[in-house]
Amino acid sequence: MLERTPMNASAKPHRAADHSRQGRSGQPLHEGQNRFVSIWGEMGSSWGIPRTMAEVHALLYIVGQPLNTDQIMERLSISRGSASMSLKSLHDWGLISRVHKRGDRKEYYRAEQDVWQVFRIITRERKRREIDPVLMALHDCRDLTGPRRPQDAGDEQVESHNERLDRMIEFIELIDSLADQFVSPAGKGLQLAVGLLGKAV
Amino acid sequence: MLERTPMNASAKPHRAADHSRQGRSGQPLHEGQNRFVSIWGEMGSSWGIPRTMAEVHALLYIVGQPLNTDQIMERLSISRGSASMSLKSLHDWGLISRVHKRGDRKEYYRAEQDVWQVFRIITRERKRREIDPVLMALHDCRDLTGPRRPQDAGDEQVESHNERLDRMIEFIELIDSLADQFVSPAGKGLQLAVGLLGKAV
DNA sequence: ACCCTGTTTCAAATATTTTTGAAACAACTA
DNA sequence: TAGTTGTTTCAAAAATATTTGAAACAGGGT
Repeated sequence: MLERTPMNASAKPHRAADHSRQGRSGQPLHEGQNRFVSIWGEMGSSWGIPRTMAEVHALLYIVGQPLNTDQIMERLSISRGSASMSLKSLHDWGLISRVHKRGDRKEYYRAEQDVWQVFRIITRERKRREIDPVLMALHDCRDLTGPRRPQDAGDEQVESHNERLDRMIEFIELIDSLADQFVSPAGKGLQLAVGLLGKAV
Repeated sequence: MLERTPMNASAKPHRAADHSRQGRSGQPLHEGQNRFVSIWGEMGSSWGIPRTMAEVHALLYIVGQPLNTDQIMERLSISRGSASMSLKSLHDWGLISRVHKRGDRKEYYRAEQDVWQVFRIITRERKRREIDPVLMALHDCRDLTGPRRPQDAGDEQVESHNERLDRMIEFIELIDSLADQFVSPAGKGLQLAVGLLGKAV
C-alpha cells in the first residue's frame, strides 16, 4: 500500500534490465506512462487488487498498443512468472485480450480501451466474487433466527436482531441490483442515473 | 481473505477465555451474531479493511447495545491492543461512538445503527483517502504531457496518450461526484437515483 | 524423435500487513 | 503521593499475500 521498492532490484538473468537510456523527445510521454502505471498500481492495491496486476493493466491501457510478455517484463522490471500470472488474471477478468501478430510467435496483449467497459467488468467481477457470496451467507445467517418463529414471538432481543439483519440485507440487495443495472448489457444504467441525478438534485 | 484460524488460540493471561458455556435458549441468537461477525469480517478484509476492525464493527452493530473493551475482547477472542486499535479506527471513521455509563469507569462503544449512514461514512472515508489523492495524482500526470503543447501538436502518440488519460480522469471525476451526492448532508442522493432508475429502466 | 521458442506452474523466498502483549500513560481515589 | 483501574502505544511476532525463478509444459519446425 505504500512504497514501491522492488523485491529484487539487482540485474540478474531472467530479469529485464532497467532503462536509464532513451533520450529522444519521447521522454515526457514515457514519464507520463510510468507515472500512470504507478498511480494505477497504488490505487489497485488499496482496492484489493495485486499491485503488479494493476500495473500491467495500467501499462497496457496507457500504451494503447498490444505488448508482449517480454516488453511488459522489461518495462515493469518484473519476473516472467509474475508477468504471466498477472496477464492470466487480467485475461480471466476480461480486461485484456490476446492478439496474434503474423510472423511472430509471441503472444501480444491489448487492454480494453473503453473506460466504461473497464469499470463494468471490474464491477461484474467484484459483485460476483464478493457481494453475491456475502448476500447468500447473510440469508443463511438470517435463517438461524427464523422467519418469525412462534417461540421467539415477543423475544425482544431476537426481534431486534432480525430487524438489524433485515435492514442490512435489504441495503446490500439494493446495491447489488444497482450493480446489476450498471453491468447489464443494456449498460446505460449508470449513465442514465447520472443524467437524472444531475437534474434532480 | 480466507480462513480464520486465530493467531494464538491458547488460553493465556491477557486473553479472554473462549465460551463453550451458555446453554439457554439465547443460543440461536448468539450463533446468529457470531455468524454475522464472521461474514462481515470476511467481507471487510476483501475490501481492504482489517478483518478484526470489521469484526468489532459487526459485533457492535449486531448486538445493538453498547459494549466495553473487555466484552469485545472476550466475545471476539482478541487481544487488548487489537481491540483498542480497532475501536480507535472505528471511532476515527465515525462508525462508533463512545458511551459513558454512570458508576462504571469503563468506556462503552455503540455502533451507528442507520445502515445508510454507515455506508455514507464508509463512502466518505474511502473517497477521501483513496479516490481524491488518485485524482490529484492523475491531474499531475496529465500535466506532464501538457495542455495541448505546440511542439506536440501532430504528435499522434502524445495526443492519443492524452486522450486515454482524459477519458480515465473524466470517468473517475464522475464517480467522485456521484460519491459526493451520496455522502452529502442532504444525503438523499442515492435513494433518489434508485427511485428514478427503477422507473426509468 | 529432437530442438527451439515461448508460456505456465508452483514451492520457496520475500515483502507486507496485522496482531500481540507488555510497558507507558491517564485519570481517579484514598 | 501511591495505589488502582482502564486505555493507548508500539516494537516484535505471527500471519497473510505476492513475487520469483527454475522446472515442466506446449507447440511448432526439421
